[in-house]
Amino acid sequence: MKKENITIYDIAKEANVSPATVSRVLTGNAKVRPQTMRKIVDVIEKYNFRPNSLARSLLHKQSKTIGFILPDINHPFFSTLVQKSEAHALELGYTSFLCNTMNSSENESKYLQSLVEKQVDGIIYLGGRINDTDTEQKYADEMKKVMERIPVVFVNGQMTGVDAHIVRTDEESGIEKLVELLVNLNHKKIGFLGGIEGISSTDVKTNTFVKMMNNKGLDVNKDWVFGNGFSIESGEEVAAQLLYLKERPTAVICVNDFVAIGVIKVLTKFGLKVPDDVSVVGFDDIYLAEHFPPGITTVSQNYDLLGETAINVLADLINERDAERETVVPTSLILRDSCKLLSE
Amino acid sequence: MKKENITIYDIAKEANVSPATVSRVLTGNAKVRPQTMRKIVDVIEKYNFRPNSLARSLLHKQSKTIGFILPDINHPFFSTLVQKSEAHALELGYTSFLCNTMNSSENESKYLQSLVEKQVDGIIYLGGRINDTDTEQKYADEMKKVMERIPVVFVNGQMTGVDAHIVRTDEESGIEKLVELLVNLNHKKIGFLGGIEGISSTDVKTNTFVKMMNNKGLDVNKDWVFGNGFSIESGEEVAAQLLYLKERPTAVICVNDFVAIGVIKVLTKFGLKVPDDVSVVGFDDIYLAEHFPPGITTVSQNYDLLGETAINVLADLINERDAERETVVPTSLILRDSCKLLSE
DNA sequence: CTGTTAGCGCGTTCAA
DNA sequence: TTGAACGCGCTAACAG
Repeated sequence: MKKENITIYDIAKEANVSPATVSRVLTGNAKVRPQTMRKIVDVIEKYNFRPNSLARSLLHKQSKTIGFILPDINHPFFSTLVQKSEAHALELGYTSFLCNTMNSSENESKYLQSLVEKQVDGIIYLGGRINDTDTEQKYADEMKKVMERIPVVFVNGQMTGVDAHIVRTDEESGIEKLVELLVNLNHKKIGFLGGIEGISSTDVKTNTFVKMMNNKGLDVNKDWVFGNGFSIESGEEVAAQLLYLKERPTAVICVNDFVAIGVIKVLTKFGLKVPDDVSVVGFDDIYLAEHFPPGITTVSQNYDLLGETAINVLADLINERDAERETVVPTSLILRDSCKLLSE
Repeated sequence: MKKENITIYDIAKEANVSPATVSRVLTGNAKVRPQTMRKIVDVIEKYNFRPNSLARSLLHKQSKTIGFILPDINHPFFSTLVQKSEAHALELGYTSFLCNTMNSSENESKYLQSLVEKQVDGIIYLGGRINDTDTEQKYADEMKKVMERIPVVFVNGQMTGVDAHIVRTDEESGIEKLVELLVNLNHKKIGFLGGIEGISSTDVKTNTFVKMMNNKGLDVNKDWVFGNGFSIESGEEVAAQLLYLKERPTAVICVNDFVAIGVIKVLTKFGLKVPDDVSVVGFDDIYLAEHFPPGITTVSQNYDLLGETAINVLADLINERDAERETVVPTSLILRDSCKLLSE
């Protein structure tokens, strides 16, 4: 199994110089006579030599790698966010470890430990435990231990009792915009569908929804506020339940676009037209929202800014610069064709 | 910037043993007296010590990391494949670098070099240059240089003049199944839409399509075989062009599900019903295919098997075991509601 | 401008 | 069963 690696010593010998000089041309940190340089460069190219960054990292105590922890790369929200973030990380010289936990706490711990051992310079936490409204003590403890050594940025999440740097979407104002929109379209009977109680984004959105409805002087019908997940399938289920009700809302806000898609699918299937019979809006603006008929009105997550900011904050922490404790990224309303003016 | 890391020396000192003994309990490679062991374990836990895997890797000449090179994690085909592969890699003890090239050759070279320097044990190439039907010489050379040091597995791709291990979907038989299906449904006027000439999967599919049509004694109308990409938008464009034609096909096979979605969107928009007026089938079976109305009949890529096999082959190469030069993963036809019997 | 040397943290000899 | 010492590949510090 032992591969005979080429090292700077091999290069040095062949070029009749010392290893240090080879190192100098590699890093460019010190002056080398052009003639010597050329000789060395030639040998390097001859052997197609590449410096071992493991050795370098060991010395410098920094690996120029970061880790992304997230539940599922196969979800468009995460894949988009990872794509944007990773691209920016690359610009700053960082290579990214992908840690797909598949919602398993076990995997999450395993990965966390692996990232520590692999000496990543920082961790971007996109989802998992940080999405629980209430954090289990043992997870908080584990997190704190990691954070003693490695800078961590939470994106759209938090942990009770853990004082981490946070970059988050302004979900409150996003929901406010949606309620505002529907109210302006004359809707009074509005529901909120999808999500899971105890997951912070659901709780934040639900609370904001209720608050906004009250502000507008509208009643919240408890029968119209429920959910059991974030997937298309869960959207289908809640919509099916909605159909059983005697009185139905004229408009529903969904916790995310996936749920909205599921809702639209089922409503359509049972002969209710969107937006003619029911208005439906989503959240996230995944690329699908544009394409799924009739085109879903939603709130954009501002993936570029969110990802870039997260990486910038992390880089600041890594380099011991000051960084905002919490950065809130604004959202924008994306108008499409899934809701319409209620006229009667 | 220098973090004072805890090392086995610190642990050794505190436990009154030698570093070597600490190392032994860490690896479990040698017997340690239970009493000594306990003392050491206590100290390790007290300081929450984790061994530095960089140092370990340097010594062992293997990093237990692999790299994934792909064009865009935000495409469901890749995100699904990465998700499955990465999960299996984790089971085998490998952590994954994500290298999202965004179709930039520059990034591709940059990443390739970075992976070499980072001493990854292997590389899974999911897309990029390996998708060109004809390989540019300089890319082939670059690839060969990498492969002298690091095992590489190509998934659904190849490089002219590069003798790599390949794991690929049986695209030929997938297309055959689709043609077969449509012919059985009485369709004779069948088109093939989407893709880009020179990209191998497009070429393979187109060729197979033509061959199958000939086998069935059907003419291929050149006006119905074209494409300009793999995205939903490109599907919209080709469908728009289709509408201009005097004579239109009664069924179209799309290079992938995204294109199929775009095609369905535009046809629907212009009043043609799918499948009543036109039958449309896709390829890949991305999760969306099931949900996009009317539900797209397609060919499943067998993501689990594809990902798992790729990782297994790579692991075999890493451990210098024998591995199949080329593994072909079968597909399966997924029947949904986007095509129907042509009756007249 | 260039060479020598030490040490990053670990695991593996070889002795004891 | 345990310890001492070396080396993985590299760069920084110090000489020259």
